[in-house]
Amino acid sequence: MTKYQKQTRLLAAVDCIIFGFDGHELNILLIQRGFEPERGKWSLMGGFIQPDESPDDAATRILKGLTGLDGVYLEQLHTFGRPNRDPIERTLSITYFALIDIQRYEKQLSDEYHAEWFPLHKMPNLIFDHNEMVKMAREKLRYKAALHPLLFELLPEKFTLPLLQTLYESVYDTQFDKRNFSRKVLSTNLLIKQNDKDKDNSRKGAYYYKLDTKNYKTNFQAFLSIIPIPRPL
Amino acid sequence: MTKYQKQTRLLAAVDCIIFGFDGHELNILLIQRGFEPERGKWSLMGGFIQPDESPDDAATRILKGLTGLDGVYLEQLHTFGRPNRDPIERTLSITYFALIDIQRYEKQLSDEYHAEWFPLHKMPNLIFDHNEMVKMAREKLRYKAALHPLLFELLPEKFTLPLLQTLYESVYDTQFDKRNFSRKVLSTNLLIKQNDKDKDNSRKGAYYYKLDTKNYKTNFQAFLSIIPIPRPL
DNA sequence: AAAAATAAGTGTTAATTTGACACGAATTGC
DNA sequence: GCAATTCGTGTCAAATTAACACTTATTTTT
Repeated sequence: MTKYQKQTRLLAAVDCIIFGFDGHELNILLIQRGFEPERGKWSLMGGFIQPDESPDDAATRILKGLTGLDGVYLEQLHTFGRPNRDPIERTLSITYFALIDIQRYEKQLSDEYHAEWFPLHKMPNLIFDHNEMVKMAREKLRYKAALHPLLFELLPEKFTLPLLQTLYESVYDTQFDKRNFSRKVLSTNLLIKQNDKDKDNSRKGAYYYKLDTKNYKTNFQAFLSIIPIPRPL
Repeated sequence: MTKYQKQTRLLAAVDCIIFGFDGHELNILLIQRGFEPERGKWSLMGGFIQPDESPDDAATRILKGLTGLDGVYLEQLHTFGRPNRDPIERTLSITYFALIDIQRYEKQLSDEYHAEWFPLHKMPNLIFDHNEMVKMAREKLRYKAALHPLLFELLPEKFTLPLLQTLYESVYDTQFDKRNFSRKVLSTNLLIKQNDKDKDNSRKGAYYYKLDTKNYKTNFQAFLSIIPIPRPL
């Protein structure tokens, strides 16, 4: 029943750009390759797509295998397919980027894979075209986070405004005025103030907030700019 | 030298969602399949990736084959890879969306492929998961065009403001106030007013404008929203 | 030749949003 | 109880946005 006889078949892999926030800056989770080619060099976590899997399934499986986490924010980024991007054999790479709460991931799984978190500006060189993938992922993260309340995926359930601001400042490598920042963030009605404070990071303590998950899902697509609200397709 | 012995290899295709603007509404270019499966049904234009081609190369080739056009706006959209999306054999589809000036495409090439332009709201049902692809492409077009001066790719070199407004109204299925629209569009400094008018579409005639291609490339990435201008990565 | 019809082009105002800016409050360590 | 630290908040001026209506140029009709 194979009718497309003459066409070439290719290997297809998934590679994940995994971001985490350590409370100070944005980090990326990399693994040290345990096999040739490029053994010992740093690379993104990836794997081949299995016969019964969609690309999304494969990305979910790979992410779970490395971090132990389910229900992580995961989004297809781009497919890389230069004929010689893998010197062994032509391989398509469908890349995904993931945002995880760094406190939830399971370190022992990462150890199995020789994985390590790197602050983005101290990241080592990666194999193949993985540097390009990371660059694209960072650009997309900046792009989307400017328009959608995405960065909450990097934070624990309860977080403070100063922490949120530090996260934004890290992603955009910029400083914000905290008065304007909190006004803007709170005006979205996405945050619910808690009664308790985080006293670990300052003498005075900063109030915790939680995401209003209902509003979160509704407002995620909130659109900005030129266009009056369009009717759905 | 094939080291990834145990992995499955897959067919990999490119499918193109091709948009054009006929002066009234947004159109999509579809082809009628000349082979089984699904012979006679409507589908996106696509083709298999060849051994020496990147996915971008394949998309460019396929687009040129159907329309005769080079230098078209073409952007990778998403990769679809459900195991059974093609009933004959598992095939990955890397989709691209293209914006073309409908007046420049070469009709005879389209005729070879039994291609036809359809206004989006009169589009027939498509094979496989192509409906889903079109839906995603429309969403992305709306998304990007709200933030970037993208829709000019659909217009001829010289165009009038009323035509531009009709295009936006068609993409967003909404009406705009023409005073606010022209103020906003002109404030970008992307348009250069010409001295001649289009007299075909009204008694009074509307001035032609051209894109300021220098500013166009510079301002394309112009960012909106929450974030003060970040430093480049 | 005057009048009617059509679509283009333009300006004002009020409301909202933004960015710049500084100080008092709470707590801890000395 | 004093000093040091960081949290939390308010004002004002400037810029941006949305709402709104009339005049101009031209062609067609009478």
